[in-house]
Amino acid sequence: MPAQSPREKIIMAAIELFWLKGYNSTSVADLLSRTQLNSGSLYHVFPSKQDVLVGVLETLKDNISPMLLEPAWGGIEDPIEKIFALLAHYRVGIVESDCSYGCPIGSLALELHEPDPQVRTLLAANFEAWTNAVEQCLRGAGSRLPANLDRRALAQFVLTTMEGGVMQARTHRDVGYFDRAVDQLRSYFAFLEEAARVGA
Amino acid sequence: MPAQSPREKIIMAAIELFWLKGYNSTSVADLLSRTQLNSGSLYHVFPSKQDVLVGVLETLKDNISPMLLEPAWGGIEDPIEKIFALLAHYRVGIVESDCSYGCPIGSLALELHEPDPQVRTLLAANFEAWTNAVEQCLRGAGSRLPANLDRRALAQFVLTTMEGGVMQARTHRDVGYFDRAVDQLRSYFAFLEEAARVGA
DNA sequence: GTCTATAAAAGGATAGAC
DNA sequence: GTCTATCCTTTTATAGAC
Repeated sequence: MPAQSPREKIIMAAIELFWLKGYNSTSVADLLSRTQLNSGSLYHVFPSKQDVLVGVLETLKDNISPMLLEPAWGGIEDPIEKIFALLAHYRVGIVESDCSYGCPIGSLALELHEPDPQVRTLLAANFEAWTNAVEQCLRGAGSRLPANLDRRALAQFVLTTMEGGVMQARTHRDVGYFDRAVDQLRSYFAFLEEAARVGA
Repeated sequence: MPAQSPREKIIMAAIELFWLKGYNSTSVADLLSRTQLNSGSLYHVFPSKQDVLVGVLETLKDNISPMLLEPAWGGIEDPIEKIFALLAHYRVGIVESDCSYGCPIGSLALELHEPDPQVRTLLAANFEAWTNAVEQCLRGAGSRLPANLDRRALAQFVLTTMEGGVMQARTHRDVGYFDRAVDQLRSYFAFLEEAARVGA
């Protein structure tokens, strides 16, 4: 295993700290103390703190499969169950953090009110990558869902459910709010599958 | 009309600035310049910046009817249409801000990662007040919805949809993401209403 | 209750030696 | 590429006169 470069160390530390504390509440000093680097090393690689954020968002976007999808989907083949397994994966994160932490992208998206275009675009690209993965599952479900269903819109709605459910679970410090959101989505899927059966 | 007290001026300015810029990005100096007050006046009323936040959250919670529900519901009687009118009200805010600003409570809920218990409780109470209003609409819909439907869980799901849709619309700077989320919720409601008809 | 001035600390970023 | 020291700005909050 090769030694981690300063760049990798900083990105990994920033992914965790931005997730735990948010962007504004994570100081450069926090990143330095976590990585045991000096400010010269950080600023040699990243001209500004915002460049660290850009690196984080690029890393998350480019590694959504190994960092999120593969761990969530281990062994699961059914395309619709993969969607709910992804949601269950977020549930584990909620519970393990005592309902304190949610989706790293969603938190950043609402924390940064007037992000630079580059940052905003990367946030959107992360949502896009997530939605694309779910959309592929929905397409994989074939005739189990109505033929005229807008599968891209439904994929976005899965993300909507996840983000809205995480937000309420965090705020109430009660994973039940996330569970009930997922339950409602399950119920909607059941209607859609029933409609596909009857319509076929 | 009586002159606005310093306290009222600060709360109103803070509601707007926290919505526009967020809590951390709004400085006490911002509040002073917006209200034309001096720091002595602010700190005489609010011992700390966080106390301003508490005042804001209490004001929003205690005035949800005049500040949100009544403007959204003007003239609408149908309980289910009231729910979608509430969502349409948020849509106006999204469009008028060029997809920059969303729900003030949701933004604060995700910006503040480790809020004081008092603040977190007030955020949750705001969600609760919102959900209660929607739940009353769902109860008002009576037999148009299935008798065994968990109306509280569905009310929470309406909030889930709103918050998740707002987040994506803001991030993509495209209200279409909000619209498609609402469309999916409409579709779910259509299934529920159909199930109530058939089951009756 | 309100005014001005300022303290005290934190945070992002840079300089220049090595 | 990395080290230490430090500059500069912003920000929360306070002091003490009026």
